[in-house]
Amino acid sequence: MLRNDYPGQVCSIARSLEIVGERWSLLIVRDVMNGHRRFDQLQKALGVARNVLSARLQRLIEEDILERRAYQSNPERYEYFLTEKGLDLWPALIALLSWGDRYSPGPEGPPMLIVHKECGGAVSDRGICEGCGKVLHARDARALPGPGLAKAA
Amino acid sequence: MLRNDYPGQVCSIARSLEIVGERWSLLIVRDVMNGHRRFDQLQKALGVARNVLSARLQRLIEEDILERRAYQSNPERYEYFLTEKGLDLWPALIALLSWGDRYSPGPEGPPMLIVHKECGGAVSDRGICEGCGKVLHARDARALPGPGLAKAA
DNA sequence: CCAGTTAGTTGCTTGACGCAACCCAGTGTG
DNA sequence: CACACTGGGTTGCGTCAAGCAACTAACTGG
Repeated sequence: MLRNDYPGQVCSIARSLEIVGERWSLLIVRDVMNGHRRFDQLQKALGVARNVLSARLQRLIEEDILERRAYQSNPERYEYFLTEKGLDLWPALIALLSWGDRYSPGPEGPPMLIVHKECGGAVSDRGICEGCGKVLHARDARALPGPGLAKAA
Repeated sequence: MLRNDYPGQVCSIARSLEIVGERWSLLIVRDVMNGHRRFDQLQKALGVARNVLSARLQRLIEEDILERRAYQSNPERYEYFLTEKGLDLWPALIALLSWGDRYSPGPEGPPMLIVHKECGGAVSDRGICEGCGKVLHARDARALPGPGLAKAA
């Protein structure tokens, strides 16, 4: 995948990509947003190599995008949560998701639907509720399986 | 960077990343959006290896994100332009740029400012004009050098 | 006591990327 | 005319990251 630096680039897009542009990073963030919190859960959901997952989680923690909390001791086991900084990646994920839905739709339609928790309205590519018009944030929205997920049923 | 497939992922985010998640791809799109149109221009601006740039441009053309137009013949020379599909990546770029500005600001502030062409208002992380409130698209906005670019002067 | 779960780490192999050199067609310079 | 330069690549080589499988370690359940 990606090396994580773009030397000579003075640009916030490049800086963002240095952090979350590595292969798997954004998908890990997406899955943690959708409630996957544990190592094996993420590994199975993503199909990523375990060493790579381990490296990415460490990097995301270093970058203050994820944090690790023990949910038991002896042996210590951890869960991964998004920080505010991590949650703020939501608009970028929504933009990529909308773009993918628009230009690479599966035959059955989009695999995931994002809806506003409060009013159930669909969420636009800008992360705005098409029902009530509010500008949403990560915690205001929920992902539901869409029609494109039928074959996995 | 990234291999360009995420096997087993049924998700529009993953599908988008298969296309534009490769190292350099989004930065190429960004630069073409900012008016870099020719091979050498892109190569110098990005500092990417020429063979990699060549491969990325081909891939982006295959994916109908860029198109190549001859601007002279004998010898044939080409310029690269964004298609509608490519221009529609703008919200994703803006989201990443805003996130980068918020969390990895340079000491001098953001290196690039995005403004609404029509009214000069700043553009929010959702690609909305903070001056007039309109939901913007790629062609409605312009990038200006920001305070963080001072040292390059 | 053995199998299973969770959360990794280690080692090996493959393949993508970075770098430098080369190629080719035309253009400009002395 | 010779030579260098420009634009747009391609080729070859070395390195580093990713994929895969095996191993470790601490505990749990039967």
